[in-house]
Formats: sequence, structure tokens, C-alpha cells
Amino acid sequence: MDLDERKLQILQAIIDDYILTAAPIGSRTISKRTDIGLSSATIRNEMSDLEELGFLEQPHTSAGRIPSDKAYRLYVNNIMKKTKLTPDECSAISKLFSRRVDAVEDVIRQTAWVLSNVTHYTSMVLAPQLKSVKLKHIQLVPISERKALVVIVTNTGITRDSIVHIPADMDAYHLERLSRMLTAHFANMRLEEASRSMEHFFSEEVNSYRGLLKSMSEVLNQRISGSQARSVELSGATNMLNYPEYSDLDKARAFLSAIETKDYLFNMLANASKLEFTVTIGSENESMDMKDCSVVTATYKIGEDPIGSMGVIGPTRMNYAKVLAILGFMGNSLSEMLTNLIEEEKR
Amino acid sequence: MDLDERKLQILQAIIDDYILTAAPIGSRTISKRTDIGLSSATIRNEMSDLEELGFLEQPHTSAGRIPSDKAYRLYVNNIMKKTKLTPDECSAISKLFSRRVDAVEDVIRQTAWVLSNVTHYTSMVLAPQLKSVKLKHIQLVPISERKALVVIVTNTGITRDSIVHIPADMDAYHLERLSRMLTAHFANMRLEEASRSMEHFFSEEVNSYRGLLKSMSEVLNQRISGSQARSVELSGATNMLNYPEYSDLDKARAFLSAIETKDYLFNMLANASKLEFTVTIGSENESMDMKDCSVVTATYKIGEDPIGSMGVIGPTRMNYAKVLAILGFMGNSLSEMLTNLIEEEKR
DNA sequence: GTTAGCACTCGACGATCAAGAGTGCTAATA
DNA sequence: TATTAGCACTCTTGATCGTCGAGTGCTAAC
Repeated sequence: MDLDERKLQILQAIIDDYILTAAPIGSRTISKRTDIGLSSATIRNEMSDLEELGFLEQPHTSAGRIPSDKAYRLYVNNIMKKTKLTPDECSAISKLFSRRVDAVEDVIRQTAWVLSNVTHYTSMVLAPQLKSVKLKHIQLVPISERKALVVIVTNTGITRDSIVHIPADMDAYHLERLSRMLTAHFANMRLEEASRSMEHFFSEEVNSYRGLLKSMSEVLNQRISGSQARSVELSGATNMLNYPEYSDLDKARAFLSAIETKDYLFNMLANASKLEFTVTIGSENESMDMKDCSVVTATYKIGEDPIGSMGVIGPTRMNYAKVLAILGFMGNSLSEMLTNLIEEEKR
Repeated sequence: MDLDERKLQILQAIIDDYILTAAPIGSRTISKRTDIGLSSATIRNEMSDLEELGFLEQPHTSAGRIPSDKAYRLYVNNIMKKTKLTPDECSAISKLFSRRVDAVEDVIRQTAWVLSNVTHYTSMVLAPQLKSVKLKHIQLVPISERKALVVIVTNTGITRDSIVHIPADMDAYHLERLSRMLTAHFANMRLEEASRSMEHFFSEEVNSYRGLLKSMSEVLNQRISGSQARSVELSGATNMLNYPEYSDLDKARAFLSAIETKDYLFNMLANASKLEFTVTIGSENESMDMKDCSVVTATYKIGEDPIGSMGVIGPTRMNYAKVLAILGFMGNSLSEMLTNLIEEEKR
């Protein structure tokens, strides 16, 4: 399974070339374009071996060979050298990033935009995840006789509003009072806990609030765990159409459909939130429609807590080294920006 | 300019057929498929006239003819008979619509989804527009020592959060007090007015609030008039790729890029909010990339006030009658749903 | 005014062919 | 024994060409 030095060198040359050209590579090309000093015949033999080992594929006889997913995996894990961005690139990104914004949503949106523009791939950014976020304030606002709006404010500044029914005998004053009590009691609790304990909060007190608290708890829960496809910001979906891999209309359609409902992407990003970086290559993707592309993700933080993640979707022959470098840099930029925006107290 | 009965009949036959098949129609087809009782030769002459008048186009000699944008315009204005949905279709839509939701955003999202699924075209829904909406509640929530979150609650339940700097000497108590004063003063005012008068609200009172009020006014203003591309919910963008008009990859890419940044769509919908229905056909679109498609919009209301709009984007040969019927029905459904959701007091 | 008839046009489709890129195998070579 | 040169073979790509069929436009007859 472990390849000798020469095979690695050849494989790397093939991958490097294929990343640039997207065209099958022949033995002669390698022999000429590298300083490896071997004739095409020798390389042909090596390539034949590499194919047998599953690292190369032949679209058809008498075409050159292209790297397999297995090859990319090896490349990412072992061969690829980690690069840093040049100061130029860094400042270019920072510049794009510098438009002042003051809402978390805007920051997320902007990040996605920058990411897709810098990489020329499709990008996605997961908004800070509610469940690991701390509650700051609960406010019930009357909007009609029997209905009120629940406003949830967290330490990341994210609010979600939902409408709940209120008992007939509950007026603005009572709502205000209840808001205050809830805020006092649940402040600084994680949304998860808050949701769990809210239902039972008042059991020892006035019974008429029971129903209300229950539905508020439900609202919270729904917000936390419900399909949060909405919290994925997608950008540059059409960038993918610029790559020859997707010059087939059916493929393009399948890909675009797959990412249009963001559920799958949400799951990927949510899972990826545990690791600083993830790389998922071609067939490693669970979705059939994503078998031809790779996904690279990175996390970002507020303060010290990883709180969300972002990713780049490109063809399997994407420039992994570059994308990883960009994601690393942007993860830091975003973390910094959010942390400043929130100015969270140190704990 | 006015065509005789027979020309109209032929034109209608051509349009009807073309809407179904997307293929150029020949004279013989018309002669056989309609009960018009004329030979192909006669029809050929009529078609020649129609082409001269600008209602038909020939992709190339010896192909059949296809309707021009002008023909569609005539069709929509004069020929087309308004249809109603069958009870079956109505109930099918209502069924899709019946999943209970309790946040305005969700309703909008769902509407877009239903609309694209029922029509098989691309759909968009503009969320209720903030500026014509009434303020219900303002809440300043402290999130760190020098920053607070402004939560704006309106009668449509929509909140927007933004972060503002607060003076050093302002603690939670003061924020709460200020929130209450602002709410008392600005409640039931349209956001526009509120934003305008907020800056000067406290001129006669404590001066240290001045800066804060000013930035809140800015925030409000920004929310109201800023690029509200975000408030457009898009659905079924890839539906368009199923039509032969977009089997050309470049066209598909251009179209998808044009709608990806929703700014253009936002403008269309915002302008369309004034009229109950609008139909924009092919070259009537201002954007070059939309010259091959048509847009049909309708408005929806909360109570009696038109508060937003929705639209369908399809190829110029879209089924206008059907789309208009669907939009009409869905506009009513949505209005009803929102009105119930908000249960706005009668005025 | 309508229609039958006919020559003409043009794109779609399939077959054929040459060129070119690349392989795999064999035999010669260092 | 590892490498290389040589060569036959395979397969795609692009160009060319002829055929087919749909459809038109025109003319002359009804």
C-alpha cells in the first residue's frame, strides 16, 4: 500500500497537472514536464501500477489517466505541502472583509460572499449555532389580543421571533412581568438547558402560565433543533458551472438541486463543527449528487468557543492546499470580527 | 395593428402549441390540429403576414415559426381567457399550505416553496416590507459592557436586530427605562416616521442619549431602505434548467447568476407591489440576462394593506393563464394566513 | 379568396475518414 | 534487472459529405 518515492512523485505530478487542466494526463507529458528524468515508457509502467493500486483511472483506453478519489485522499493526507497565503492575498481578503457591518447575519452573509469570490468555488457558512449559545434576554411582546411575540436574545446577538398564544386574562403588564422573571431566571443558560427546564419552571407557581411556558419551550426547541437549513448562507453556487466537470447539463442540474435545499449542507457543516478542518473527497460524500465534488470545511469561534463552521465546495480536483489556507485565514478573520462585534466578556 | 378574427385564431393556436412543445410550429400542424378548416397554404400566407406584423419569428428559413414577445403581450392582454383553478388544484395547494407554522419568515419560505412546486417554474416571494409596517415595541438588550442589541418588533412580528454602542454610564436599568419610553412614544408609528423622528426625540431631555438615539435611528433607516435582497425568498431556481430554452449551458449560467444576487429581483418585486398583478415579458425585462424569460407577480396583504408581493419566473412561453390563476389563489391564501397569524386589530 | 402543387432551403442526423494522443507489449540496451 | 526505443493498436475528436424531412414561398388553377 505504501508507494515508493518515485511513484509518489509521479502521482503528485499527475495530480498537480490535473488540478490545473482537468484533462487526462499521458505518460509523455509527465516525462517532459517534470525533472524526474525518466522516459515516457518507464512512467507508463509506473502509471499502470498506480492504476492497479487504485490511484489512477482511465476514462477510456488510449486516453491519459486521471487521479482517483483515493489519490486525492493520499495527496491531502501525505503529499500536499501546507501553504500559507502571501501577504498580498491576506490583505486582499482583509480588504474585502473590511466593510463595516453590525449584525451577525450580515457578517455571515459577507463571509460567504468573500469566500466564494476568493476561491472561485461555491461557499457556505453556517451561522452561529443556537444550541451552544447563551441566553441573554427573553421578551414577550403583545401583538394582538391573544397573541404575543417571543423574542430571544443571545450573547451572539441573534434573535429569533415566534408567535405564541397567550391566555385571555394576560395583559401587557403581565407579559412584561413574566418576561422579566424569565430573563432573571434563564439568563446565561445555554438555550438547550433553558428549553428543557422552562416547561417545569413555574410548576410551583401560578398555574395559568403553564400552557404558555410549554409553548415557549416548544418554540425554543423548534428553533434550536428544527431544520435549520435557513442558517446556512450559500454563495457562488453558479461558480461550479465554470468548471468543465459540470459542463454536462444533467450534472449541473443535479448538483444545483442538491445544494438548493440546504439541509444536506447544514448537516455537513454541523458535523464538521467538531473538527478544525475537514476534507471530504468525492465518493466520501454521502449524497449521490455530490460524488463529483469535494468539500473542505473549517470552524470559527466566538472568544474561545467554536460556534460555527464554513466550507468550500469544488470539483474533486480542487486546489486543496490553497483552499485550506484560505479557510484557515478566513476562519481567523471571522472569529476575530465576531468576537469584536460581540465583545464578549472574558470568562 | 388590430388583427382580424382569423389571424387571432391562428396566432392563438400557435401560442398554445408552442407553450406546450417549445418547438417551432409549421402551417401544416395548425391546419390539421385545429378545426379552423383552412388548408396549410392559406395558413402559410396568414403566418407570413403575422411575421411581417412582428408577432411571429422564424428561427431560420424552413423552420416553423415561434411567437414573439409582442405576440405574448397581445395574448396576455387580449386573447387569453382568465381561468380559475379547479377545486382539485385549490385543495392540492391548500394542502401543501397547511403545515402549521408560526413565524412570518417560515410562512414566506413555505409560500415560495409551494409556488415553485405547483408551477414548476422559479418562484420568489418578497417578505413584508418594513417601511410600511407599524412599530410595536423597541427593546434594548445589553450584551456586553459597551454594546446593546436593538430589537424592533412590528405588527407583522418581524424583528430585526442590530448592535449599537452605548455610553459608558448606561446600565441595564437605564436601557430598560429607555426602551420603555421609546416604546411608549413610537408604538403604532410607521417605521419610516419613527426612524425620521427618533433622532430628535430627546432634544429636550438628557443630552447623553443623543448619540445613542442617532445610531438607533441610523440602524432603523438602514434596515428599512438598505439593500434588502435578503428579504427575497427564492425557490426552484433549478426548475428553469428543465426547460429546453435553458439547455444551453451559457444561458443557464447567465440566468442563474442573474437571480443569485437577488437585488434585481427585489427591485422587480418592490415595484410590483403597487399593482395587484404584473406581467413582464421577455425583452420587457430590464436585465439582459432575463430577456428570455417572463415574470408574473401578484401582491398579498395583511388585513387590507398590500404589504408584499410574490412572483413566478419562467420561460416566455410560460402558461400565463395558469400562473395568473395560481398567483391569485396563493396571494389570497397567503394574505389570509398572515392576517390570521397576526390577527391584527381592525382599524 | 382559397388551395394544390412544386421547387427550394436549411438543419438534423448518420456514416465515413484522417489526425492525434496515448497505451501496451516486445525486444534491445545499459 | 531496470530502463528505454519502437511499433502496432485503440479510441476520441473534428471535419466532410450526403440524405432525409420539415417547412416555406411562389405560381397557377379552382
